[in-house]
Amino acid sequence: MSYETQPIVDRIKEARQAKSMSQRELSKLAGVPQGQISRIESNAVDLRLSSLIAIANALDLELALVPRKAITAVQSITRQTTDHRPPQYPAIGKELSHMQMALRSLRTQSLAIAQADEFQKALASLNTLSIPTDYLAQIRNVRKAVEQITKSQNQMKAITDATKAITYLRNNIAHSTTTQIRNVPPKPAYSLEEDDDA
Amino acid sequence: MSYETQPIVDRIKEARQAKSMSQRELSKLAGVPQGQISRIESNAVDLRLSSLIAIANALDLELALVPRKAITAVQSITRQTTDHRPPQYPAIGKELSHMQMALRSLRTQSLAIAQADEFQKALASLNTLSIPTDYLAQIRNVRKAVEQITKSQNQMKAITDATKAITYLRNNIAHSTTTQIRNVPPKPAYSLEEDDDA
DNA sequence: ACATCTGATATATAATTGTATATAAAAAAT
DNA sequence: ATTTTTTATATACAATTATATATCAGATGT
Repeated sequence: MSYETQPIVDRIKEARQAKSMSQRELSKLAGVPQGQISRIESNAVDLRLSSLIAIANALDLELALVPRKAITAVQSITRQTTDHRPPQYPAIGKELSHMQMALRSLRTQSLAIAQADEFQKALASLNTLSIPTDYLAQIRNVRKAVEQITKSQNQMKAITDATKAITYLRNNIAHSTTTQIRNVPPKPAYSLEEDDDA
Repeated sequence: MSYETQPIVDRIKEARQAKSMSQRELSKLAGVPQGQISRIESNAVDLRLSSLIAIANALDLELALVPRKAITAVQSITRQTTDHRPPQYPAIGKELSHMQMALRSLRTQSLAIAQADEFQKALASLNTLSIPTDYLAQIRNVRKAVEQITKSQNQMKAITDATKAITYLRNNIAHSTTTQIRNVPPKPAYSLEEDDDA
């Protein structure tokens, strides 16, 4: 739509994808219909301020008016507090995404908030590494375990167990990659899909 | 209108008033009708993103999406780069406002950009002081001179002269107020009008 | 008293939004 | 493998709402 709105709209879309949320999931959190989010992200509409604020807040973002003089400083801070994930093999990336989704749906049900926070930290730590495909099977197992937590009798224990598994994995990977140089995920030179972030 | 939009809308209004712009003046700069600005500032509409961006930019503000973790830091920077004017006697405040208005309208006509910048700096420096009413007459004279610049033959000289006058005034005032303690402008305990900033 | 500038408002038009549904892609199951 | 089910995004249409144009009433200053 309007040329000036593009950067804001793009940042919304990137933020949602960085959290590996679906439009529908964001829709529920923000109270904005999924169809509307679709139109917004494709920049087909000039959305209203209330919608923008609702969506931004659902993504843990705040809308701010920054003096022109201060924008470089603000951008710098924003970059620092935004986590940049390293590239991952697609299969690995999916497993990580699914774990984050499972964690979020857990948060809406379970009361084990502190444990969920711990798990989130462990997962974030794992997310800083480029993970070799060797670990795919192990990660998949952890993911399945995480997705079962909901149905578990003792959710608290199930979460802490998962956290331990993740932490263990992370340490293994970190160690192996520092010892021997691993090849980095493929990173195709071009992609037929729209690319996530430059 | 919507309760969440209020803070943003308020900041827009404050920014406009801080620059002592009229809604019409902002309207021309932003390309948004004055009537619309009126409705926006009274929070009677849920404005569209393109309007918000246009208005913000006209006020030298940038719309930014800030991670929740970073908002305190951003607010801190924003406060630092936003100039807090000291209270002024109403008559003095009006003179200062009129000079800023004159300067802006000058910018749209004259090519003396560097000189205008100099003048703006001098004016900003004067604006940091709480000015005693003793100087009203002098300030008024300068203001009238500034308002005549448009019609002047040699605009460059007229501007630099005005800058000198302002700087001179500023130094006088700064000296007199440090030497002998002056009483600060009235600051009524309550006001029947809406108040500018807390 | 008059001219000018301020912010507010009525109306027509154009656009977003909500509801519901469609299409496409991915996962699961047989 | 192929069919079925689920999930993810896109779109059609009606209702609601913002926006532009024009005009208004009030304040301010000359």
